[in-house]
Amino acid sequence: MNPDRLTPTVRTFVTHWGEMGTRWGINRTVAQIHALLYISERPLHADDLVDYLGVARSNVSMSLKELTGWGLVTLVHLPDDRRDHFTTPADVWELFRLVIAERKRREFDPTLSVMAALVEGSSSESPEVQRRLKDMQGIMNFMADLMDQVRVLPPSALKGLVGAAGFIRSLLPRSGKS
Amino acid sequence: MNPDRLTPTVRTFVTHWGEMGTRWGINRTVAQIHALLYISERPLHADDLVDYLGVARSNVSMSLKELTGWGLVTLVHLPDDRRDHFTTPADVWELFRLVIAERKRREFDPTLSVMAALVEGSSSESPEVQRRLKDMQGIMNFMADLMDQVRVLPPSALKGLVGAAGFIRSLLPRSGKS
DNA sequence: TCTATATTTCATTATTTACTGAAATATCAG
DNA sequence: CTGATATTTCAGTAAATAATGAAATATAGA
Repeated sequence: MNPDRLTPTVRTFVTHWGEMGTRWGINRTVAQIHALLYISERPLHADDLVDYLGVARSNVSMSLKELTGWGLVTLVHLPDDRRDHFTTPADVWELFRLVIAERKRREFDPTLSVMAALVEGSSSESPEVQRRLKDMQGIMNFMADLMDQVRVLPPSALKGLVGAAGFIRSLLPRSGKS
Repeated sequence: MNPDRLTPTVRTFVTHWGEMGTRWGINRTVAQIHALLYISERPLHADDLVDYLGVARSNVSMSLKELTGWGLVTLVHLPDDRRDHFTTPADVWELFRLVIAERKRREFDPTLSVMAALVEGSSSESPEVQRRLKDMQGIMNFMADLMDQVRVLPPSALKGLVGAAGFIRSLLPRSGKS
């Protein structure tokens, strides 16, 4: 990363985001580019990113493609500039929604079909093994449903969740003192 | 993997779990071992796992250590057998709780302190950049709170969430028609 | 204690994933 | 159409991660 063109705060933010990304199975450069686009007040073009991050132009190109595939980054054009510029929503809840929707699609949907097929074809397994497969299927369905609900809620609704300490309890069907 | 000693159903389950693990940044062998322990009705020892999965003994040793570190796997001893045996909870909600708690500790807690420091030291940034940093901090705090709430709820309470379609909406402070 | 069995550690090797640089392709202005 | 600029593709290379195997350590019973 070219340290001269970023303030220490932004540099730390971008670097840390890259580290977090790798822990979540997201490529460091991809995560750093997203962090930069998020913190930048104007759209950036590929060479900006090359300059800030010190990675190859081709790497930036592929990473932007990846982010676009996630629906997180959009290509925009600025007046009097041929180059492609890129932005990401400045609303963190919109980003949250997009990430959840895409992870659901990529990571849970495939598992859902595998688990359904396994449960379907497990009649010759012991009752206990059948139960465990069904339980695992159940929790996967639960997660997928949850993610779908996040996906369709407008960001404004999601924002309402913040600060509602202990709100999970309030969701339980019957969570009174009884 | 030694295919002869596992039923097709179990083999598919374990294989798929390994694939999913890699997408989540979890080592394939680690994920497969956990899947096997989950589906097995009795504790297994390291050589069982070597045999089922066809990986090196040392790999199994390290993977079990990793799983133990997550609190997902416990060492047990069986009568008249010197070897260490290993189990994992058969309750998927307990597993869920453990995974959430550990991911929070490893992935969110560090981010929380970084974000706090960034927001703290961002006074020379533009108001908009300061807002974005705060928003990002806010969503990270939200996630961390959520995970903490999951951590302290008993599995029985978590189970109550299943099937409550649209339950997220019910959690919103004011989600009526108004 | 000694021996056999069980387990862990860690340097080396293999595999996977990320990145680069050069060439190919695309696009705009004149 | 032509030349200049912008972008993408992809084969090769580098870096990171995972797995092995041999040696070291631990442990239980004789």
